Amino acid sequence: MNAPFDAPAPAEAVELGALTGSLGFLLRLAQLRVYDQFFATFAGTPVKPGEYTVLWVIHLNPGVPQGTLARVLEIKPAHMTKLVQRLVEAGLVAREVPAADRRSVHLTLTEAGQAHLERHRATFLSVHAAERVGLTDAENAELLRLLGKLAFPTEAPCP
Amino acid sequence: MNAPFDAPAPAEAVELGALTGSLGFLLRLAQLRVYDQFFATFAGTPVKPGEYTVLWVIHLNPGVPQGTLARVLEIKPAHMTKLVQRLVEAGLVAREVPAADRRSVHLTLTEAGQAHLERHRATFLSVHAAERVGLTDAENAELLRLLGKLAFPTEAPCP
DNA sequence: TATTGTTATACTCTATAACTATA
DNA sequence: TATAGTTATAGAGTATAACAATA
Repeated sequence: MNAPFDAPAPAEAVELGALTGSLGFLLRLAQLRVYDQFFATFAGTPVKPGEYTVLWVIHLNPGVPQGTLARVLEIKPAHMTKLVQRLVEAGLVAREVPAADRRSVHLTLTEAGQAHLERHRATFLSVHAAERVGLTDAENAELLRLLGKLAFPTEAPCP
Repeated sequence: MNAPFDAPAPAEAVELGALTGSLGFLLRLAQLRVYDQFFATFAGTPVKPGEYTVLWVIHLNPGVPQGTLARVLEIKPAHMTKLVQRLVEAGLVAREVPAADRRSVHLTLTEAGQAHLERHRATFLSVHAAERVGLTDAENAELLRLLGKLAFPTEAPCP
């Protein structure tokens, strides 16, 4: 429609058309913004979202098999191997091969891992509040509910 | 591989705690699911979300400067350079250096680019319908509205 | 044979800095 | 000096395939 040839860009008014109604496009932009919030909040610390999430879930499920962790968090096994290796090298996670099934690896937090989790827990939870800037409590709750329906399609605990 | 969504083994009950209320976590899972939908829909075609989005916006804004495109779509300039190079090599996009500012690059679709966009337009729009499986029309509209508030934050800070 | 995890390779996206050529 | 774009490098995340050890 409006094709500026030689005219200087007015104010970067770019037509996006149906893109503004694209769930994938909006999810990407929203996630970029939320990630910016996360990294800004944890600036100066070694905390990264994927790693901290893994520590969080291991804490809540001590001894969880690595493969189960990968499936639940939808992290590919090959990636999970390297992620866990980093956490083990950092002294935060301990691996244990159970006698019952020596193929598997069960994960627990070390004391340093527990301390790391506790040290950043309040900040981690505060990010959830910062992320939703501009949304009312009701809007935030509804957004989480709708995203939950997309993220966990088989679970339907809302009668 | 064949099923649109893989049913998680019901025996793997893993406690996620506050993670289920984490906007970043839910955004990531929702985006993974939407991307799976996209790639399943475009299986067998060369269409990729980032590239098709760029073609889409160039079509709506012929002659758009590459840097403007990068800022609007929140794609880093270094990445945009390589993305556009691929599209130029594929014969879908033409670059033009305007005499008015020979530093900049203005982008337009070639005829092949137009044809490519048209050929996949219906499928691209159909993904938007498929993405929201499980949501009612009202829920989908509300989700898009709330994500839009996150994705396009108004410049009105609330002190 | 199937499963669990590992290694290896490759590709996308991101982050950063240094560089050019313009302005 | 500042801007637009490029090149280069590094890293994270993802997708595959092949593999070893175990079941």
